[in-house]
Amino acid sequence: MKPLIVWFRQDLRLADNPALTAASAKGCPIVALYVLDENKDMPWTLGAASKVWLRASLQSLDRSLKQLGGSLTIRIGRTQDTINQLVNETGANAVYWNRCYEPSFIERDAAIKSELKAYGLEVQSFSASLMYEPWEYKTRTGTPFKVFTPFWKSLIAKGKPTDPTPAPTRLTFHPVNQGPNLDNLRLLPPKSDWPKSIQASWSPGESNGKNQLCRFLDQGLGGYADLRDRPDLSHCSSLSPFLHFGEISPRQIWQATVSQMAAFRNGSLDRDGWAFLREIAWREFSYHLLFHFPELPDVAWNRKFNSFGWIEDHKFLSAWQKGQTGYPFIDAGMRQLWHTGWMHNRVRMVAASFLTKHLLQHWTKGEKWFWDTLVDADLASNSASWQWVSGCGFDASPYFRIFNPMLQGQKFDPDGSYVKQWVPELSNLSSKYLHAPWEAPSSVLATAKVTLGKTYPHPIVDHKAARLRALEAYRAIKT
DNA sequence: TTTTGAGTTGTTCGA
DNA sequence: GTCGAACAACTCAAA
Repeated sequence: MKPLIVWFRQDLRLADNPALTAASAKGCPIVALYVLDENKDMPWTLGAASKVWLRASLQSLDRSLKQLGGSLTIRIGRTQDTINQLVNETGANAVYWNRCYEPSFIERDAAIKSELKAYGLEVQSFSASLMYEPWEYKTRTGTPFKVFTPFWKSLIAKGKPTDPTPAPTRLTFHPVNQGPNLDNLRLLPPKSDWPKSIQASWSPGESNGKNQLCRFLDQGLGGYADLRDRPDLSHCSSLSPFLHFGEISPRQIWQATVSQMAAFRNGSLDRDGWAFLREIAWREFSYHLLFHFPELPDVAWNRKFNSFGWIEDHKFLSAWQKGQTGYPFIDAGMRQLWHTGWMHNRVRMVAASFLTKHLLQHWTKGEKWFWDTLVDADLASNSASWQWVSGCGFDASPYFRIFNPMLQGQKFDPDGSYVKQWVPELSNLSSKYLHAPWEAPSSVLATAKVTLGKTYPHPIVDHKAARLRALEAYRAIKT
């Protein structure tokens, strides 16, 4: 029997993996392939933090496959060539994969599909990383959605997503030259300790994703509707990187959450559960937007923003990246990002608003930094969210919605424990002044061993002045 | 086709 | 401290 290639991409799991399930049902020997393609002619190649995550995930997937008697075959190179080569090498007569929705991948995969079919191979692609395909959502007039709430209603109206399928228990593997091992992939930057703190913060892989979901449903979901906004607490699902790499699927999350709500039959948990499912739907919405507006990562949806008064100022950008803006809530977030590859969602919004509005830096600069430093970097969510925050995307977000970093800090990190964790040089400062140290009397600063401009920076911009400047810039492109 | 209601996440000011 | 109004006006989606 000729082998079938199962091409893994952003679906690094065995359960609820339609391509793998279909391959298993066919009963022929498989080659489980992952291709690392760092070709520079593809836009948005993996960021540094994503590579750190990916390395551990590939290792985990390989272990799971070994338990089934096989292993993961990894190849490096231009995707098209690599697959062709493997087809020749193994004599495979079929290739299966689960779909990706990044514009450049759609184009590439379509080309691969037609080329392989022209050679007489059987090629099938499946739906694994969304609850419904982006083209399955339509308004009454047949257009794509541009507003979340109607999109959400349409998702709900479709009823329950398909139940996830279990992992295949039986697979046969076609023997194949395994290619490079993980270390040869160079997924970790040489001579840098930076990945270590990220590695210490996470346990990637399918089984860890499942555990994380269980832990969240058990301990985080209760109170989620209100407490998910608190970076000082642990009510986030922390599933975003698992979702991005497909170590868990939205269908699995949906089903588990609904069962949890049903098991407890309690109105307050229902509210929390639906609030969580809405967040899952936001991811789906971002994919819907990216599919229908493929320029989303690069071009402002609202073309008026082409003439917006962005400022070129590397010092601003660099201070923001390093968490040295002098605004503790922002700095805490940016340092959490650097150290863990992840930032709490509320803080992401405030930090992104600060970069684009207080510092008037182009939204794509923040987008690129997040792309490189987030372990959950996802083209759809990242692009859509930066456009949303900076006001040039979808949603009629009023331009005067400018987050006040002190107020946000007081509201969502009331005793300052989040700031203290990530900005330790302020850890002796009383919570009263923690979100605005420059307002503390000098005696208080002295007691806390804080010297502004020395141990911690002065605010890089004055909030009130920066806010007015941003409002002025937004007003200027209104007409 | 036209009309109508609504749109993730906020802040400031003044009473 | 709390509360409501103002911040503007536009586009989307459905009736």
